[in-house]
Amino acid sequence: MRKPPYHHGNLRAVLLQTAMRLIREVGPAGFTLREVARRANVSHNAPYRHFRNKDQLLAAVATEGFRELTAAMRTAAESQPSAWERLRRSGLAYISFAVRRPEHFTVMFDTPLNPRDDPVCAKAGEEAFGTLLSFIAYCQRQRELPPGDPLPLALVAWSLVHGIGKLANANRFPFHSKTELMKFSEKALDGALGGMRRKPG
Amino acid sequence: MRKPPYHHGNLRAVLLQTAMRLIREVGPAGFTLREVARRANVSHNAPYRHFRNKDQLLAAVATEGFRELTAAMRTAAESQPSAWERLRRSGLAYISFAVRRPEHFTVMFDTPLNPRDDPVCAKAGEEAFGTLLSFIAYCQRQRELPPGDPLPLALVAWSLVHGIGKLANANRFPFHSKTELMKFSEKALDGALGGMRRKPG
DNA sequence: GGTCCAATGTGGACACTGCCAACATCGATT
DNA sequence: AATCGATGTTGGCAGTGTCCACATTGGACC
Repeated sequence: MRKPPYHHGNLRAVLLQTAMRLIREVGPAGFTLREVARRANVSHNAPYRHFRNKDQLLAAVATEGFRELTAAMRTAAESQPSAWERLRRSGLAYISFAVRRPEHFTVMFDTPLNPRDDPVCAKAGEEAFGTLLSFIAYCQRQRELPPGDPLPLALVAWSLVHGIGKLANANRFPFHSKTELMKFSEKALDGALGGMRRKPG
Repeated sequence: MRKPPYHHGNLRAVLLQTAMRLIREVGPAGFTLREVARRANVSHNAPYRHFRNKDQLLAAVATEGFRELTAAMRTAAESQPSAWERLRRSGLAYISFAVRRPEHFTVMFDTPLNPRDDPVCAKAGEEAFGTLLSFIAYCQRQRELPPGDPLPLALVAWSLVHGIGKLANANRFPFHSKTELMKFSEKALDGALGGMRRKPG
């Protein structure tokens, strides 16, 4: 029975893990730096050796979230036949992520991002949007969306799925199951984005 | 020079006003019950005679916000000739409100609503959505949108404007002025909702 | 192999918060 | 005029984020 070493070894990673679990359990409101430290069996000040402050730890959590979101969108889209189907699936994956990890999603988007504070997080966020943008551009190359600058189209698509995710999490929708929500989301994407297919941009 | 009376008179209203101003200044994160009391020249415990706790005060702030939002949408729509134009204007008013009062908007939507906790707030929120719904239904009566249940259409429109508002507030858009944002929003509404015009629902 | 040092841990302190309890004041009802 | 409930006040408690001084250590350097 040896006593635990004074130095942890990979505390930073453990803190991040613990923080993500805690956010999931208690939400951003109940989230506490000291509780993270407690669960990591470490003094209340240890986290400060790895994160400048509470916000920086949350930014790291958000960064991880953006990476997972990007991965989820890519996975959902891959092996889909048509460009259009890839776009649809990635949009649905976005919504699915939002409602499956509501607290994480909140941390990622409900802090006005100052890229100066955490460029890594900003980069991860831009990459998530970038994958959506790439699917839009792919649709254009396949003539499934009108040609031109893909950016505005991507912003519209993003706004739509983001709005659905946020409103669903805020309990603003009349749906009683995730299945219902996803069915609605499909129709929403088809209706809104589909309406812009093959028309002059 | 008379000393201030022991009993304030209309402290509840003053607290609400003060809270709204404070939210505007410091945002939901820095918002503090004690600071509200301080600014109202009242002891740190006085607010508890009028609001059960901090969340209830915030709920009251949110309620007021929903009323303002509803009014803004109605005002923007009125005296517009076509049903379609009314829908457009009310949607733009929603976005405009979101970016003009970002903190207030956050308080309104970024707390998972439990209608049990504050039915008045829930009602005010539903009414805001109800006005959007009514404009959709009006479009349908004027044959500017396909007939059928207006609810899904309204939810799509809501998601879109909500998403735009949220992403704009989170600094996620590449626009450099509110004008640019509103121009984009117009195109977004026309493209997404316009695409669903006059097609089988 | 011994010495230093920067990285990483600890405990203590401070100001601040939300909320609770006990007490003070006062206007309306009797 | 007495009273009583509504509405104020002061004081206290536990918990928080962050700063400071101090402890421990593994590895670089001679």
